[in-house]
Amino acid sequence: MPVTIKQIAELAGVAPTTVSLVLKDSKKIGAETKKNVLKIIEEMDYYPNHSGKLLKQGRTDAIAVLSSYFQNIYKMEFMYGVERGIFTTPFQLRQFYAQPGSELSKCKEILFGKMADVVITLSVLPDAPFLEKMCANNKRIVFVEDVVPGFFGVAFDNYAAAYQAVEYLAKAGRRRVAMSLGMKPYSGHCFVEDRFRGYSNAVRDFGLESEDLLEMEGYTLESGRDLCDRLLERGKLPDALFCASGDSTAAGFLQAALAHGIRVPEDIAVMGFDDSIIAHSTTIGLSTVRQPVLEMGECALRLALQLLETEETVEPRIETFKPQIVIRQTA
Amino acid sequence: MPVTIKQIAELAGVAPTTVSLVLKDSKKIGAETKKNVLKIIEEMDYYPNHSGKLLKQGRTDAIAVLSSYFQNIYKMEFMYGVERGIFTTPFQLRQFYAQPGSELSKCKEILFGKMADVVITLSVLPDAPFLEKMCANNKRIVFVEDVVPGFFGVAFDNYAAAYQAVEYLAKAGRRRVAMSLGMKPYSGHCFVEDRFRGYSNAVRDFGLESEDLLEMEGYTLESGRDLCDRLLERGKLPDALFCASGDSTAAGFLQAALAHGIRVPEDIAVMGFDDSIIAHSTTIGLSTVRQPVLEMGECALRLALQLLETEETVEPRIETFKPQIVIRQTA
DNA sequence: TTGTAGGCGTTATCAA
DNA sequence: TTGATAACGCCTACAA
Repeated sequence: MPVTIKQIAELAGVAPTTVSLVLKDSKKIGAETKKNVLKIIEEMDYYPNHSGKLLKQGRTDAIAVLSSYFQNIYKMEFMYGVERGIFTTPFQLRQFYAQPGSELSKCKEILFGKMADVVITLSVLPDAPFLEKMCANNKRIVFVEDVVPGFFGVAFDNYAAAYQAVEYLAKAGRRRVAMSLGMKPYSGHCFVEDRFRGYSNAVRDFGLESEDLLEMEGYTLESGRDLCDRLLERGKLPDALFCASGDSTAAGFLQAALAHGIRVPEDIAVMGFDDSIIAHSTTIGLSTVRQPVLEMGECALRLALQLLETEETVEPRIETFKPQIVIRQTA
Repeated sequence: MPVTIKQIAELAGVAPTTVSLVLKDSKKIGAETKKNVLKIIEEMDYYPNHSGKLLKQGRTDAIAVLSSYFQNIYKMEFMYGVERGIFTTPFQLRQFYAQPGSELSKCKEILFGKMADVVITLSVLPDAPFLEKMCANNKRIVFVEDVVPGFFGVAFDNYAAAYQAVEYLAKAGRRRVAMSLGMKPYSGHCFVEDRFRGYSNAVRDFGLESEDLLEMEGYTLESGRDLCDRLLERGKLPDALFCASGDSTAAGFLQAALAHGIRVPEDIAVMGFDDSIIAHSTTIGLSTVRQPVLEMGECALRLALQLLETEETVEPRIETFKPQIVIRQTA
């Protein structure tokens, strides 16, 4: 049975109010009383009951991150950004997982059920009734990846990323640029579509051969290896591969290519996507297009805190991050 | 202003108690009433206030993971294990960060302040008063890495891991096995000491040259690259490197070695540690000693849940995971 | 400077 | 099968 503020008060021979004030380091309490109370608190290892406090205050002092996928590299780097920013604040970080399809309901549960004061959502596609509901509740949400005009959001310019990657390959003399996308376009998630559009437009603008070279796979090392097999089966290897599905796919392709005696970048240039820890770990330096995920995490937190501090007075805004081509050895 | 149970009750023309019972899907409520109440709940987007509920129940239905370092690969894989297990339960996952040195106080804050029902600690070194305190409070803690007899814990046999790695290298004909440890031995954390002992004993048992070959560095790719430089400066390269400091160090070394024209494994064999995603991503397959971190996360959660379900009736136990040598291309 | 009283939203107990 | 009431631990007026 944990210690309560009442017990502390009793032991210290004061009223609960006094203890409460001591905890807030209020100036209204005499130095002597304060010292005495603090001693008892220390001795008894008293920590205020969080629920009691929150219930009274109507706030949770927590910020939620909600996604419908488990830990992965992207999320890890994003969370790192959030963590780095939050630990100096009085806020707690809470991660929530929602089954794909139930993100919106989970979001409402968190917000209305007072499990957190704001929710940062990763790749969550809202619908109209949901947005309406949120509008009526101070828009306590920061959309990441799939952003919504009129709400706080953190975005990445996926179109430019894909375009610039292909542009770089084209200017380096590559003519047949294959792409792996990880997911069918028109899934609803803007990042898939934007990368696809960026690729297509660049292919068109730079007069490359293409389209039929498009490959679709997952996001894993394994799918990168498969990609190599599939490319080989076709007979004629493209002279470049843009893994819009991420660095892992690229790393997997590299392994398989090496095993098959394909030379990178001589036979085929390879570009990854994200510049994650994976891109740094390949033995042959992986060229890639950088998405500043950690910074995006920091930014999402910043927006969330701002939203809380200023409540409805501040105009929501979307911060869009720009890609950066990183050239190492594979392209 | 979120909807409360009272408002729902009023709208439905029943008492708050009834609504509460409906939410628990109690059998005491008539089908008609239940349907009616549920309709109102749905319409109003009502979600019970978490704090109110918890305050009343004295439980938090949350499990905490506490560590004094930010996201990294190890923690990511561990958390993945925890997440995979928890999402089918009614429990929430809460991650807490504690400044190095304040882990124990944070732990008490979480437990006594009712921010979670159990704490899973990563590499936290408890002291005697703390353990005493915990004993008086149902030992609601699961120690990971640095375990404590008499408490629940998840451990890894670091001694065997290091010993077996060196043993493998010795049996493969290597005579001068260098090791990078990432941290000075005798830091207090058992994993550092155990790996050091495992290495030393294997070196002795297999009659290898050594000791002066020991290198100490951090845990990053960068430190792996530095390692290569330092080894080269010495003139005479060892014929094997055991990166007890993890796969990242090994991956970094591989990059630098390649750049310097050192052949792996011909000139020098390389063994990593963990078999993390990094070990899978190197272009040349990294031989390593596997630590089943994900499984350890699942296990920690299992123990935590058990501890909660059975309260003080179950005897605490420590689950120790065994290493597994994984041979790819570098050794 | 300190104490008293009421209420935050929920659920458990007990009565109807 | 349902409803009234009290209590969880804390904070905040307000009173002393």
